[in-house]
Amino acid sequence: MAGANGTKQARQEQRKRPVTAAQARRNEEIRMRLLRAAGKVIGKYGYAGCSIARVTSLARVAHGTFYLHFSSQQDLFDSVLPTLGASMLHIIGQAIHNPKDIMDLEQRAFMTNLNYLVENPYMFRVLTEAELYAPAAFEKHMDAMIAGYTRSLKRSRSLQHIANFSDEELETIASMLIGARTYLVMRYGLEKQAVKSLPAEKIEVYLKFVAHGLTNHFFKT
Amino acid sequence: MAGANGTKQARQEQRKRPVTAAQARRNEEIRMRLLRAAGKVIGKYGYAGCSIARVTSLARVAHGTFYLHFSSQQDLFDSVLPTLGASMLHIIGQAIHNPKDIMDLEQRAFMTNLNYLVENPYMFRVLTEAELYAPAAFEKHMDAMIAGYTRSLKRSRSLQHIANFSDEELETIASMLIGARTYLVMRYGLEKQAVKSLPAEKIEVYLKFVAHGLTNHFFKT
Amino acid sequence: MAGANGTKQARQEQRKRPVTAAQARRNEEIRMRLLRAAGKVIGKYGYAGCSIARVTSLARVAHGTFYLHFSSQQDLFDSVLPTLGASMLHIIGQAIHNPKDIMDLEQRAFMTNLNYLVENPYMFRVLTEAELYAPAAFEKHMDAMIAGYTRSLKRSRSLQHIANFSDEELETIASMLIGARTYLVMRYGLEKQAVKSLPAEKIEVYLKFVAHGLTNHFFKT
Amino acid sequence: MAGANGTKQARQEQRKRPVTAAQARRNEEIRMRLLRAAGKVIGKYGYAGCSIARVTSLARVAHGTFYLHFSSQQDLFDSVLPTLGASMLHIIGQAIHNPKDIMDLEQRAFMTNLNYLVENPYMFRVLTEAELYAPAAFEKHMDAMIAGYTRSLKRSRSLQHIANFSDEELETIASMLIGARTYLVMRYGLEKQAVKSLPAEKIEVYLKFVAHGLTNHFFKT
DNA sequence: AATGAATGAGCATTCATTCAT
DNA sequence: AATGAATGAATGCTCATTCAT
Repeated sequence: MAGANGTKQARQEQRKRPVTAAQARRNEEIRMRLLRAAGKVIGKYGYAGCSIARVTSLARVAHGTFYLHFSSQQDLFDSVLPTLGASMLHIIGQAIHNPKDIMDLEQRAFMTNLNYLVENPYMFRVLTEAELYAPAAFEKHMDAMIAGYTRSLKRSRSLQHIANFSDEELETIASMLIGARTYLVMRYGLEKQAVKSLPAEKIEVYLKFVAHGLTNHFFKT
Repeated sequence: MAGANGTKQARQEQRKRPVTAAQARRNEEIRMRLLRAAGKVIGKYGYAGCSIARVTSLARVAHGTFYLHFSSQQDLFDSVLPTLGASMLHIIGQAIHNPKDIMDLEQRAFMTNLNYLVENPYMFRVLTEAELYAPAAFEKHMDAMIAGYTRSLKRSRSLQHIANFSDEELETIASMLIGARTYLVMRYGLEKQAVKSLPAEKIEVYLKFVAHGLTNHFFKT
Repeated sequence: MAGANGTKQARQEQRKRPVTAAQARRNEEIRMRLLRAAGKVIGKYGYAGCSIARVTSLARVAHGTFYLHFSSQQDLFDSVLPTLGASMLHIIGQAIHNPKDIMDLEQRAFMTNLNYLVENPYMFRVLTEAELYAPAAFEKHMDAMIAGYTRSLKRSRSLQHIANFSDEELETIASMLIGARTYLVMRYGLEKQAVKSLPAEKIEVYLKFVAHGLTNHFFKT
Repeated sequence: MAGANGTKQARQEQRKRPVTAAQARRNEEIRMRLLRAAGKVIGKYGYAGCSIARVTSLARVAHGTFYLHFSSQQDLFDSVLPTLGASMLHIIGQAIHNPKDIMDLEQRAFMTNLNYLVENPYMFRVLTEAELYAPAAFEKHMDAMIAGYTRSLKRSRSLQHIANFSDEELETIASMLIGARTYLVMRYGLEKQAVKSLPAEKIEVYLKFVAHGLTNHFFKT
């Protein structure tokens, strides 16, 4: 750190109250421009290559302007995933209303998620690297994602679509399934760090496995 | 300094073979000290924070010594996972000889893997971040891991322990299961970036799910 | 740091135009301060000893500031001679207008050149080492110098002041004379790498030789 | 400097007296191998790129062995030119015995020098850069060269081949002519830092100019 | 004597952050 | 509020020199 004076806090406080509504709107717009630019830069160069200079250049604002909207690079990193991730969760949430049964739910959730990642190719990297560069945001995002997933599973359970698992067990399963899907994408769906969709047969295997597991005793009936 | 013409390589080119066995041993020892130090540093600060200065300082050698054993930082990054990962794979491979059945295999593999990560707490981060900082090594490691896993699954299939999946499907499932386990560890087994083991009930849920999947039709029989 | 992907250029790319004239002036001033400092450092330590740290320290700017004005050390090296050399050529060009005859021209050109080198004692080294450290700039400078010299010689030839040499021969002679003068300075005019002027009798010998050459057949008339 | 103990001198002394004649011969041979290797390296990379590693590698001795034969890199630099330059001077000296007249002398000296540089392509760079990297050796070499040249000129003068110049004037002229020739080579005879000979017409112009100078009064007779 | 491993000071370059305008 | 110039700590890498074997 360069200057040792404690004026940083003071400055941040100052800008909390824009004087007019127009100013507030402009503030919000620039902040979003910076966040979206950061998303793109992370998608291309990773968090490690997400320098302030690159972000401000892409967002078409001056280098110094950045610090009027974020207190530090870390502050930006901590803000990117919540902002960009919320819309992803929202879209997935919409897509899984009123499923026919559990497998219909699984398929729609997976496909929607996948499509979103294909259409927002930086998102996968923003998400996976966040574990490292914005751990708090990552955990929060995972919490939200798992919570939503768990809710869906509970609903399916109440409709008798799935076997008896306790609430806590369902949460555990949600984590596993998110991990399984992430690794499928990572292994079969990436091209140059960007998601390129996934071969249909991988999705079928996923669904088949999720439905029945590995063991074959049910074949014996 | 710049020098009028390229000055690189002169030293690397001529790296001579050590004359005595003692020297060769010492060479190897320092190389391993550097690799282990790098593992620890990555575990604590990530690849991005794995500066040569940190590694050499931890390994108790001079900064310049590093370049007698690695040609560059990337060379180190590319070497860490193969070196440290090979022993992990070896240990897991040993642990899964002659399983009673598929669930026995799964449990032993998972537990052994988990124990290894607990005992080498930096390994998890070395592995997950490698995707980004040492992609070739990561892919090779994943290939090896998935190949081994797939072999085990095939053996189980031939013993009638698991449902009929094609060879390629088994590979896909191996990827999924590794992902599922990784995310379980990430969510329930980490403390301050280091693996701290995993509650027993998580493992049970994992096994239960792997055995039967989600749907409950088999309960109806 | 290494970063997963190339991180260069981000800053250089976006170097914006200064907004006010005052800023532009300050920019230019610092650039010149750096160039002049570089000239002095090269004069004292040679290009090989012309580290960015030395230059910025002498120019009283921060180390990092250097890269706001030059893209690299080589960029600086390539800029020093053109900047400092242009003024030298300009001054010599001025000094040789309307000479009485060829020997008057020679004398004035030599003396002016010499005085410039005395007053800018680092210039000699900047020039001679450029052949090695900034070859393109050196060649361009030599081209300009030889071209100007050749022009003067042609003018003298058209005024019947000198013997019949072809255009190409005059260019060759220009090269020779620049070499002869450089070596005179190097041998009789240097003190601690800086030009300290030249004893008058050396200049007389130079002129006498240039006028008549070595052979004495003209004494026989 | 690293260690502050004053043992360097002691060590150097020690090796001054090899015990047997065979040892002395071997010492001398390795020293020459190092010097010749240094010449080649300088020819290719310049003094600045002449690292100890490169020299010892080319000379096929261990890195540390270097310091048994030279006290430092500077010591090597100071030794290269005297060693390699002496043979050049010797050969030129041989070539100019009993010239017909001054122009015959000039031509033979120039051609011999040129041929030597073509056949030992590293020599030119060793020589020109020495001014910078081994100033004492450079000055000594120039002294020797100029002295020899001056002696020749005096002999020509005594044979009435050249105009009346004083001894000191002849030395000055020797300097000039060496400079003129060097610049001719530099401009018209280099390819990739190595001397490739010189077009014949350049040599003719040189000789014509050396004979008569620039002015044309002798045409008027 | 000969070897080559070890040392650490030095270098060019990058970039988060601050600050004058 | 907005700008972009300025700062300086940190990084990867090189290499002359020393030293244990």
